[in-house]
Amino acid sequence: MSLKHAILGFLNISPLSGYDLWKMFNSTVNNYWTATNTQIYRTLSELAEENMVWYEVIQQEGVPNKKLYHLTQEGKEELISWLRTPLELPSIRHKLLVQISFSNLLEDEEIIAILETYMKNIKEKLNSYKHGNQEEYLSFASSERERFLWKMVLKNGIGFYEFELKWLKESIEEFKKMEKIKT
Amino acid sequence: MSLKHAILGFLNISPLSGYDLWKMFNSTVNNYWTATNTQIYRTLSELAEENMVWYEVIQQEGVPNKKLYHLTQEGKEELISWLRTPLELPSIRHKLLVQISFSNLLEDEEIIAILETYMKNIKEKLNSYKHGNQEEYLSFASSERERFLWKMVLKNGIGFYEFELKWLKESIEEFKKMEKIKT
DNA sequence: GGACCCATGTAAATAGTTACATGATTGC
DNA sequence: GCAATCATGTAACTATTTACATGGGTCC
Repeated sequence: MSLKHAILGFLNISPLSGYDLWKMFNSTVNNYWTATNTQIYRTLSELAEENMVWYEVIQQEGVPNKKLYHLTQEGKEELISWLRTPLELPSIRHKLLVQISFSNLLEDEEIIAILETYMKNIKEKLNSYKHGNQEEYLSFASSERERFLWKMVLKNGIGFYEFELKWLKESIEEFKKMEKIKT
Repeated sequence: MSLKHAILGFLNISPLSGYDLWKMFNSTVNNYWTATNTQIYRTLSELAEENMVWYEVIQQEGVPNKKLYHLTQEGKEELISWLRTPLELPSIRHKLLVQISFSNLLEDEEIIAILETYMKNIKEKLNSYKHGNQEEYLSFASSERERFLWKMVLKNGIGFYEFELKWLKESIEEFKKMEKIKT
């Protein structure tokens, strides 16, 4: 499970509550893994049982109390050993490609509408990426080396969406060209 | 669930057995959704219960009998209505990016080793994509239009891996450059 | 004789989503 | 007065993976 290790990784940088972690997993810049609050709270309980993390309850006024989670030595060792394990290529799950594969059943306009809607979504995502709080996020890096690594991750995110955008643009153009020839 | 719709999509093109579908989902060219045999057989049973598909048992000699699944009218309607629904951007789950984010805990050589191993995997994947049975696959298209759509999907697959490869190359280079400055 | 292909599946575990619940505080 | 933020969680469901089981046929 990568969620476990992602949580251990965040806690290694600083102690956090479940709520903090949830915000992290939902911020644009940490966009390599997503998780719902349900999943995070459950996983934190599991990690606590396995002695990978421990928590202190922070009394707060006005806002609810919170559990601040810390990494244990065991957790840190588990994290490092996972970081060292080489990864297989992940299996791809791309719903849009499934739709396109079988969309010969649809009319031209319908196909174009699907592609354009998707393109709009990607453009928005790219925008929130580029005009988001990248610099702020990078400023939390503890060293030039860490900063470099985080930048590398950001570049992958942006690059991926740019690739998708380019592919969509070209595909739509070609599709429209084909349409014209036909008529 | 997209697996259900992907199966309906395949069955719309031609009747298939669970085993045939399993091979499809694991072939390089149909690389936009993966599924294990377990999942496929269970989903087929569910689809049969929902009257989206029906099957005939084909008696065979030498090899075991098989169930040949066909799409029903209901299944076809469900497929078309799903094809028309616009999709949200999928949530990303990229383990390598998780590792990189936290790999400030590792030594330089370890980081490079992880990146290079991953790069090797991608190169292999790209190779099997490019020298695979693309043309054969495309020849099953029933029309120029369907062929175009399938090509579009293939281009996305290849383009994605090429992007990842480029990103890895640049990252490794830059990382090594940084190493030199430090020493 | 061992590995792999054909063809089906069950059992069990893990991972992830959706909906719901609580309750005070802050801002429009 | 209503929505959003902070903060925690449960229940139920859906999706996915891993391991196991069966049994004949073919290929080296």
